[in-house]
Amino acid sequence: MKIRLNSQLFNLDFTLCCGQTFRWENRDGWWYGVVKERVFKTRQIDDGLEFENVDAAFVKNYFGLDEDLSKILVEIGKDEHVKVAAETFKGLRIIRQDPWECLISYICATYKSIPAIKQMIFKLSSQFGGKAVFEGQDFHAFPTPAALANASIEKLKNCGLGYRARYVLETARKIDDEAVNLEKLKRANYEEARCRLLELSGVGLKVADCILLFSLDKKESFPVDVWIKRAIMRHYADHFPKEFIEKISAERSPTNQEYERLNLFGRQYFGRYAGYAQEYLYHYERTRNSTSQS
DNA sequence: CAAGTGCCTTTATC
DNA sequence: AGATAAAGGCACT
Repeated sequence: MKIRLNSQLFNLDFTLCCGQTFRWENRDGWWYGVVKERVFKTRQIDDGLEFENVDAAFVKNYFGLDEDLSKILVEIGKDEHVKVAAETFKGLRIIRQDPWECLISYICATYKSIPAIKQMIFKLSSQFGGKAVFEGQDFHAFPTPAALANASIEKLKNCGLGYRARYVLETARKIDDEAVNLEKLKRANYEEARCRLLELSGVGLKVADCILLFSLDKKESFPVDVWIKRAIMRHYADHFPKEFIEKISAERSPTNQEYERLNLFGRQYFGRYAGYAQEYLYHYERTRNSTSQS
């Protein structure tokens, strides 16, 4: 199957390589992914987006193709710097990930590099996820809440989680017990959903903001990681007192109070699509000097 | 090539 | 309350 779209307004490679999602694999020019229980493949050639084993409605929803990107770019285009970043990665969109997979992925992602995160998630899936065969090849679904809730700390640690194993186990149990319903959080507002996520083990402000942005449809969310902190110090320092910038540049990661200040700046300055600005700035800052890292 | 540094931070403990 | 330390291990330099 194939849908036509404006390649200026969607770029599959940027979307899958920018670090928002960890489980897509490129083989022979096709991207293979597993979403919930389903394996599908997709590729983009100019204005055509091809896909197999999934329907067009799903693809449009998953890649956020229903959102008016040109309108978003106008809204977040507050200055030359973000405009250049958005222009550089034209067509990068924020995916609507499965909230459960997103939650566990970002708990695992704390204080890890992207290749390491991919490895953890891959190992978790092959150990605890259901097998799915597609085109004669083995894929694995992301483990269900029950599968991780019943896993042992040791086996989780074997997947490279380290001290995160306990957080994953505790959070998986809460989700499995339905103490928190992730789907319901899609309908809650940003503040409310954020509070609920923060009750989960291993979820701090940054992780919560990532889950809100990438899986709960809160495009106003503005996760602040080391790269965004650097981008703000480099390009938006004049929006803060000098002492504040000096203070955060000395530290390795911001305190909750400092985080909230940076986060609030992002949301107020860029507006309701601050999350899009965040992704462009993040990816631009990360690729600024380096040639490697997928 | 080896060793050091950094990583899409959170939690526990002072 | 607010700062500080501890917590894998992989990948890049």
